Amino acid sequence: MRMTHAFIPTRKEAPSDEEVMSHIYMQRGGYIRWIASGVYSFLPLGYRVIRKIEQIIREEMDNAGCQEVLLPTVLPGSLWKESGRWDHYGKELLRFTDRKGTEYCLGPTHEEAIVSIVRDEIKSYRDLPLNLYQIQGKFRDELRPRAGLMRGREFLMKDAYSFDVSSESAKETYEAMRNAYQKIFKRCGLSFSIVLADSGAIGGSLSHEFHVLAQSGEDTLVSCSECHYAANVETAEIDNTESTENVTCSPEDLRKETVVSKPSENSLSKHIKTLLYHADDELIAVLIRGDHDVNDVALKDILNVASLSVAQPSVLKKTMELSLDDVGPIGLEIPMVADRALRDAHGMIAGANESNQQYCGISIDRDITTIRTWGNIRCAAHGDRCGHCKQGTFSTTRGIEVGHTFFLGTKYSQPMKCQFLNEEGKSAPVVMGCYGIGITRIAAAAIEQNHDEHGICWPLPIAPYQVALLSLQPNDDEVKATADRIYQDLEARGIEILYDDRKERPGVKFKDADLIGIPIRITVGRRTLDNGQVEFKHRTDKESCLIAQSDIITFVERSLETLRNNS
RNA sequence: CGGGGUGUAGCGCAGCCUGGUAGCGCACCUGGUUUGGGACCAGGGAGCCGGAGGUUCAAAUCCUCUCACCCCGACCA
Repeated sequence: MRMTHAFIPTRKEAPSDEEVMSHIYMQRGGYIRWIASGVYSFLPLGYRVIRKIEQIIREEMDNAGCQEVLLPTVLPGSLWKESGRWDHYGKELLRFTDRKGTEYCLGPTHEEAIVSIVRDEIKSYRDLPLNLYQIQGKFRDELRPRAGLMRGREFLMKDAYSFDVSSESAKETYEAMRNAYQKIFKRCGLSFSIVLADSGAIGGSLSHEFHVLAQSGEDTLVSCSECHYAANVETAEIDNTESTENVTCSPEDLRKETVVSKPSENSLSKHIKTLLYHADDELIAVLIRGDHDVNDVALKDILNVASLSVAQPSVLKKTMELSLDDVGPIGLEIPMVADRALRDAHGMIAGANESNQQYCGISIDRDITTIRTWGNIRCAAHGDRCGHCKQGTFSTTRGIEVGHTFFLGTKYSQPMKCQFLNEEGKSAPVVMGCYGIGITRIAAAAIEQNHDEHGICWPLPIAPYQVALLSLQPNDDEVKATADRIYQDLEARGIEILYDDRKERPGVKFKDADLIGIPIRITVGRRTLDNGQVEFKHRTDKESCLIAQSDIITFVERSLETLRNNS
């Protein structure tokens, strides 16, 4: 593609309030344009990246025995009422009515839609297994879309749904899909990690997340130093059966003090955080060590409640005339749940339920006698003992969730009556799995993982073009002729090439090439052409090297080969 | 939904406090000089100052209401 014919509107500047690098570079590089909150258009460059990712996914899905379908974006409310999710999915489900008053929604996921088709067509165990996938736009009306494509409201997703006769064969399917997913992310050139996960709103009993590793990721993952156990902090099992750290310090007298300063990072572990939650309309207090975070999933399980939400500060002020900072467990007359890490702790500090006062020297057993429940209700953290092997310790990394697999069992097939006749002629619900990949999020995550201060550094397999060719003096006949010839020769070999033949100054072309981030750059300029040479540079190299112009085609082909083999 | 912030030319921003001709940089058009890391000179086009109401002789600027977006948190996967 010649830049003079291409629609690649690059920008020098990015809005000052946007901070995520993938978002900034995709906008500046002419990949995407914002159109509404959490909704983006893909320009030619961006759409090329999307299609590269889609192609890899299609090949691996087809290899794994899946067949591609395309379901509608607009789904009838009746279908969602049947599964029960019309009432339970929440406000992320964008609902509307047509002119006749019939209810519809924009599909945030497609279990209902696929089941409604499959249940009518599957009659016998001979029709199974079946595995269908689609690549389609999804809409989730997020409260706060953010970070560009990382958490948009509309996004492209590959979703697959598998149907098996038994749990055993469904597990095999699940494993095959997990394998296919590994191949996909590997082929995209991404550094990723697979972790055990919570199955959340989709449901089911077994679930894995696939994370692109990047510091800017929203999720925290732990991995064990000894046993290869890896999980999202929300799911990770912590071994604190024989926690001794709290017993080592000796009891002190309980005393009340005026708060002089906010606790420092280091002293957080001596504080007791008291958090107030609404649990099925009952107000409860959750006690947790200052350096720990509450794991809502675990808390919900232990309390055995349907709904759980943090109490708003405004509610607190009205009912108890306290600010959040002053709340503490001593003298608090509501039910309390405490995290195991606080067991037997001495010398702790907590709010005194009075403005600017705190208790020091708290011994949990002696001073707080009203705890209703103890449990593991915190997220795993760096340094925790692994609950899986009970030997190693956890270290944490940040990740961006780009894929999620769920073993669903009969969660949808049962209520939606998706059944088949087995070999004994008896009716049985199919056993399902579902598998998602955020395609647009992969594009963003790839940039989060691969960029520098000048722009994007695409992994070869998903780069919009493989080679950028810069003609520095397009008005110079020899330069132009040489660049034109290289362009034609590379295109003839099926190499995707973006040819900057614009009448711009060299600096502009270098800056744009770095920003756009194509893996290989060839520069044709007067300066080196006198020696019959052109320049070659990988996007991630610091310096370019000189290649005889007669050798450049084979040199590029060999370099592409090397890049392919390394990924 | 709580906290903070922003809406002024295609993009990035100043002006608002203290009301009185709507400005700067980039981009764009014309002409000229340049030509290896976002050139320079001269000229030019481009704006219901987010919207509605109010105060005033006069509002981008002050007041009220409203809409939208961004960031942090909560929520969500």
